[in-house]
Amino acid sequence: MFPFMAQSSLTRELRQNKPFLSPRDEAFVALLRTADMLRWRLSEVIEPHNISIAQFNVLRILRGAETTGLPTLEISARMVEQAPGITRLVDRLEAAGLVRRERTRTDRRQVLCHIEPKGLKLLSWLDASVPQATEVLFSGLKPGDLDKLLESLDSIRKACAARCPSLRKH
Amino acid sequence: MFPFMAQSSLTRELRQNKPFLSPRDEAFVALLRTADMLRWRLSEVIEPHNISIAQFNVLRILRGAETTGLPTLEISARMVEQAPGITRLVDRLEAAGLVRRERTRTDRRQVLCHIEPKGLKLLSWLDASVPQATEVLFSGLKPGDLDKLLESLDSIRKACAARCPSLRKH
DNA sequence: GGTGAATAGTTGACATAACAACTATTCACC
DNA sequence: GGTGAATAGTTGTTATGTCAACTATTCACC
Repeated sequence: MFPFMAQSSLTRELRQNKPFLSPRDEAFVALLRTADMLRWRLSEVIEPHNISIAQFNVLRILRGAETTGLPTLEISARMVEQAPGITRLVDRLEAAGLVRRERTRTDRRQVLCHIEPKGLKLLSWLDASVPQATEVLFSGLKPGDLDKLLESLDSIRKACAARCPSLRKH
Repeated sequence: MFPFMAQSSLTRELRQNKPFLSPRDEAFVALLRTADMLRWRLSEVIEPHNISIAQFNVLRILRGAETTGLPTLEISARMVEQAPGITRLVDRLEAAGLVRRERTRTDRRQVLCHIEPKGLKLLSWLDASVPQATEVLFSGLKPGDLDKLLESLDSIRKACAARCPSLRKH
């Protein structure tokens, strides 16, 4: 459309010789790539502690329900990123002594998962270092930019959910 | 800070009982989650054709260099999302007849990868359906919103690259 | 209160990802 | 022109993810 337009920084980053078909196409790719970089940065901080990002997410979810515990599939529903293999993910956390499981008395199909003291201790280590590593990445954005970003992402997720009946059972 | 503030839609989505620590923290999570949903939507369109998102990305990259071909690690550097196992990823594409490989004469360490007619044909199927499925997800954003979004994501990636020496060899 | 459908989670088989060690080739430079 | 470091990619091993089939329990309702 504007072949004389300056090459976008994303085009340069991915060494593309052709511009994107549309701003929407570019936004799609930019989002995937930015998230991938954030994930990379996050894993640099947490993987030295021998847990994956997904496991970190499970621990945080369980800490949020420390007193009551949560059934396995409820954890799954609360994950930031989908993790279909939730059983084995929790298996590994249990094997590492970070989590404990027990069948409920009221509904004997359910398995309540609880975070263990060892898990809480690990999280307390990460409570300081994770925000320090991640929040600084947003320091180029003014408060208004952040609001606008959150709003745009919200709108995208809404459109996505409307079109992906299979996305969550919720 | 504002405990009386309306619960954010992300907090609701993830069924969190506590608000985010900061808008930056929320933006971090929102980005990961939005990208995950986009990936989900994309895979609904391309996986029925028996290729993964990463393989789709490789095919697109190779189409962009159809006449010359590309060395394996150059593909790796151009991927939207990191894929350390590039060799075996291309192995599978080759086994499926979508890609061809040959050692270069000038530098016999390199392996040039070329897209095959079968790969081009597959992409031409997806050329219509992928944008149709993905671009509509951005229809809630006005042109100005898109520009702002791209700009914010750019700033985040820049900060990320500056702090992740290990991210790319580039 | 008995039967079929739905829910909660596990398991097995298989595919893919991740990490480290390895080969082959080229480059830098003395 | 020979030697050590760097580059390009592969391979082996081990961990993790994926999909479908399976068990146990509960719910809906006649």
